[in-house]
Amino acid sequence: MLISSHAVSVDAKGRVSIPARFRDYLSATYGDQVVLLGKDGCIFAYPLEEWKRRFSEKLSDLSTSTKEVRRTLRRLYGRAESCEFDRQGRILLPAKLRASSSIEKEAVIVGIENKLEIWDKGRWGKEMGEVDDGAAEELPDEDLIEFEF
Amino acid sequence: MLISSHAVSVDAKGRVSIPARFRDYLSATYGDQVVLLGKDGCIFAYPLEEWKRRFSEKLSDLSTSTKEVRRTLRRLYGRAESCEFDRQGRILLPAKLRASSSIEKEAVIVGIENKLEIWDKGRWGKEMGEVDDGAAEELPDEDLIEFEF
DNA sequence: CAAATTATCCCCACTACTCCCCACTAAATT
DNA sequence: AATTTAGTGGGGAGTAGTGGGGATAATTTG
Repeated sequence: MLISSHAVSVDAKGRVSIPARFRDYLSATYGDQVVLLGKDGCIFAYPLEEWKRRFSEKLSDLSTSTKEVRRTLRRLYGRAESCEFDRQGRILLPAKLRASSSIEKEAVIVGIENKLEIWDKGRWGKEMGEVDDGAAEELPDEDLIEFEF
Repeated sequence: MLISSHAVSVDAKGRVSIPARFRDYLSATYGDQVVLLGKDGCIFAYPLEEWKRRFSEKLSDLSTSTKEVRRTLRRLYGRAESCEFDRQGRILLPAKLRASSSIEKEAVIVGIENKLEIWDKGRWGKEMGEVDDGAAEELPDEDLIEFEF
């Protein structure tokens, strides 16, 4: 099970080290492949098997005959990226996702049960902190809804 | 069952000895893994299985299709830390949690049914209603009537 | 199509931290 | 009093996180 948050740095090449505890658990439980998806102003990282469980399997049951379902599928898959750990246990965050989540130098990686979230450090502070300043820093990210994230 | 409180010291590396009675009970009943969570100005320490029972199992029933639920989950998991006893029966308290609970040199470990609470000694004294220094860490005599942490 | 540029990923090196081990002291037990 | 157990402290090996050089692959450009 994944739990807790770690501050990490993002190097000039856009890589982040996945904390060893998370990596060990993911490798042992699922393997080295993960699927990245921009959401909630951060990057979700699902183990490939978890992605399949949550999305592929459920969606394949649905008829693809309606426009609505086809649209949902293409929007979901179109925004996702698949990647692997490198030999140093890092993953390269695609520029698109870094931009959409405002990740530059400092990031926070959060383990939540069976997925990771990768946050810009500043945004993470706001997300965790007092709900005070009402002004939202929301992302272009209406959705797509009603799936188990 | 866990009960009573013990004064312990925090060494330069941020470690605290878990009193033998607590440790023996926890190891035998649950294993050596513990989840730490900053709350109420102290650190809660749940046996991993107890954490799962209280949180993972309940929350996994919830749909995570709403932002609100996802935010609740990440705020809970993001604040937690998982750790184990070392060979000397100690746990390392992460700097973040030490800071948020004001734990520096002297701490008090309290056994409460099936979790521990780790307090800064001064704060513990206040919590017990003995508004200051030295002499005592006395028994709790308040009636506490809150449930389901 | 070739050359130049960029992107990806390997390796190595450095630093800091975690955790093992050992040792000392105090307290409890016999 | 002697023996065991508990709590405390620190040295040091191993590992994790960071950054950068450079080889290869992919893409763009002349």
